[in-house]
Amino acid sequence: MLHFAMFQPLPGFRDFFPERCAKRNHIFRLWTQTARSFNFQQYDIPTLEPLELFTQKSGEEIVGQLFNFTDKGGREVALRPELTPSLARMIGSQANSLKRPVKWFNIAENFRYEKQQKGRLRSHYQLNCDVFGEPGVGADAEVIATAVGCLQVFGLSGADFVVRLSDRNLWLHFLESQGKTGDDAMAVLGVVDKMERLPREAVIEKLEPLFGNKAESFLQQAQSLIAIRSLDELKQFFEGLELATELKQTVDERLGQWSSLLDWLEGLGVTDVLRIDLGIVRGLAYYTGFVFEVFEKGDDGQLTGRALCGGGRYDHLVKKLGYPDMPAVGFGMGDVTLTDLLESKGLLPDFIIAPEIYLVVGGDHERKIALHDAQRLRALGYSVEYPLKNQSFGKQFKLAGQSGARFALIYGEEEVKQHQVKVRDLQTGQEMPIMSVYLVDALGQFFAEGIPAHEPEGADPSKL
RNA sequence: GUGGUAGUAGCUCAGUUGGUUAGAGCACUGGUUUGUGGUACCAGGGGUCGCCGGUUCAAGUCCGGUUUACCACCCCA
Repeated sequence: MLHFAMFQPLPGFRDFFPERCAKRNHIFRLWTQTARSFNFQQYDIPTLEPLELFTQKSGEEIVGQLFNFTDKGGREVALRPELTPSLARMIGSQANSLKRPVKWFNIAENFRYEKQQKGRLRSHYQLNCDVFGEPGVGADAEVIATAVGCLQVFGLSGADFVVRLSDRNLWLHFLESQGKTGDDAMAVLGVVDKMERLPREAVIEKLEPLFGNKAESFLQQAQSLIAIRSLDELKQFFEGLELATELKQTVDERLGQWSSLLDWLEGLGVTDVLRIDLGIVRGLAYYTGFVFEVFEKGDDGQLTGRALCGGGRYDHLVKKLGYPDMPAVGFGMGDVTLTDLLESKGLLPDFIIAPEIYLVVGGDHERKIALHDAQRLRALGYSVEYPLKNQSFGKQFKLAGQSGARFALIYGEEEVKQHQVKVRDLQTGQEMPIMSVYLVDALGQFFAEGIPAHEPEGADPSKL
């Protein structure tokens, strides 16, 4: 039985045909360009890692979501589901010698063994930008501005997305004022993270084990905190709480950092896409301070449930993995949801994949000359194409036109005999014979200005 | 992992109450007598109708299972 024709990519994996690959590379190119404009430096990590690297950070539960296996040497290994642990390893291993701040970025494929659905595949590419070694808000601002830049570079604007900025520290301070610390506080944050998606009764149900009969009143307070959209309101909210002196001082300091962060962000010009929104806490346990997520806006201006990007501060992760203390803040942005959004907005053009020059060749003798020129032009960086078998002139012109090339170079018997090449502009139909020795110079000029209506001096064979 | 919907050519789809060798458009290949192109015309290749089983004289069509995709949960980055 022939089953070859039935081969498909594995569930959640994608083939990239040239058109799609061109779009993907366009996204990678603009991400890279933006990250470099902020002077992030590119690094890379292995695709396959020891399983333990991931279980140490996230616990054994994560194994159910990994592509993992035992290799031929008996090692337990896994395809990376994310790059943060590998990155932390790289940073940590040289923590004391890296010049700070360390600003690194990476674009890489990540894998998760999960059932796929819209916007979430088993393999996706992710841009990650991280700043290490700077505990101050300048680093948070840098990361947020980079994330925003990585969306704006595609033509997206505040009409298309919103950065929701939150702060786990402030949440923890608030929870401390409500008598919740440690594991209890983390459990509450876990509920807050899901609050948006759950009906009110379900939220109450989850809060009751923690707050008993005060669950209702806590929820009301939490909701008023989440509804806050300005720093002044935030200050008022905390002034309204009965805080112990020490805690009040901590909160005041934190609000001062908020003020400072917003100043940085204003300077960076990203406040118009920013929204203070304590409804975001990010599920991952390792986040420690400011956190943010970028959400897509629907046509009605309301947020959709689709996050384009998420990030925040994770000051203790490097140390937790056994390396020196190293403050960190970063974000990740996936290609799947971004591609969906850009296509829905018409911001991902079809890329024309074409040669620049197409050779039209007479016979075997002419082909030798033509191929020689093709190699010269390729060495100069031109993309050059020609038929790989004998074809009639008519057919070759057809192919030249279909190829999308700007110019055809015609190597007929007459031209070659006179050491000439006829250059044809495939857009205008304008043609001009050029002496072979001047071909490169002439093409350089033609690509810039087109073929002139009259022959330029020096290109006229009669003057040789 | 749990449900809902769907699967006919590379793509978009048509296919009557089950009834001869399953069609169209686009795409692809060749040609319209080898020096001027994207159009037009002619011809061609390509499908065991997702897969397996069942009902029937007869299944693309009806039934069951399975697989894949999409959507919603669960969970998470």
